[in-house]
Amino acid sequence: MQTRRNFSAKREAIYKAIVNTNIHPTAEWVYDKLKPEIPDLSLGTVYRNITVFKEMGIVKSIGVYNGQERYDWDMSPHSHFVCTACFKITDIPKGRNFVDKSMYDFVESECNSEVKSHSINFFGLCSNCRSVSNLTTQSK
Amino acid sequence: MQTRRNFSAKREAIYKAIVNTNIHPTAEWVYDKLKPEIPDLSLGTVYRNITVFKEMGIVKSIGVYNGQERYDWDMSPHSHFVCTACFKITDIPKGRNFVDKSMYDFVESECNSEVKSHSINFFGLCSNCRSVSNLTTQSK
DNA sequence: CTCCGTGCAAATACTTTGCAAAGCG
DNA sequence: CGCTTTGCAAAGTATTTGCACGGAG
Repeated sequence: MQTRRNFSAKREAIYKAIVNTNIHPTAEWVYDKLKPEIPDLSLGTVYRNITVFKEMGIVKSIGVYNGQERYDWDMSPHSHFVCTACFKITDIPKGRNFVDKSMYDFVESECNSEVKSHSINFFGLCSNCRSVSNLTTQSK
Repeated sequence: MQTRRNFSAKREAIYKAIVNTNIHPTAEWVYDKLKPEIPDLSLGTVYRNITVFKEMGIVKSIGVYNGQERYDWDMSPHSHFVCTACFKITDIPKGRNFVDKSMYDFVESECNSEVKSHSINFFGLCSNCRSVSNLTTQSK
């Protein structure tokens, strides 16, 4: 079976741009990345296609940081580290599973709700920003 | 020692509005809540004071949902349940601690970073929205 | 007199949307 | 054709900011 072409050229380019990075990009980053090679791309199209990807379940939002929504192509459950200075977002290697089904059950019974997913984020300074803040500290 | 008055009347009213609810309000909610009793309150003042509270460390942001930032007066570590339909946010009673110091150490070594905090969120349908979706399902 | 807090309106920043045209099967 | 995708610009929404005024010490 050959590769079926589901996507328009632009839709495909936008999806590939997202999949080929691990920076958890913003819409604007995708636009800036593709604009040189696709001069007639518009930012609205990027937003519209990301919405399509979310509806298809192949891209998800991992939250809004510093005023911009960040997206992730990796739909498997994993945690993120968010630098509160430069807003770089890093995947945390999967290790132990903190949150298992029993926790979903607990939340469901406590909140009388239906839990579908969860997120775990760690916040702090990335290696780069930590260096900068060290320099600042030292120069005092 | 008598109660020292640090806050202006409006600042105090804004802080009290936040502290006296568990809905994790938006700035707009605080504004709408106080406007009837403080007719000359402006939304900018609410935003400016919330910024002050965050800097003081007595209020924190728990993220942006449905386009609006949500705030929490409870600075102790706890998780939240977020309804993805109505965006009601519920505190999850503290139970086991999933994330302990060893996890911070793990993230710090893996990401070469300095971890200062973390957040755990659960997403799904609250009891109310679940009822609505059940009705919808049944009526089909 | 000075500083802090504030209303008001303008400015910003991000995202969404209406519409007509272009693309594609 | 008929449905989808798109550029463009305008609109929408949330938040921040400049400025001048006003109140407290």
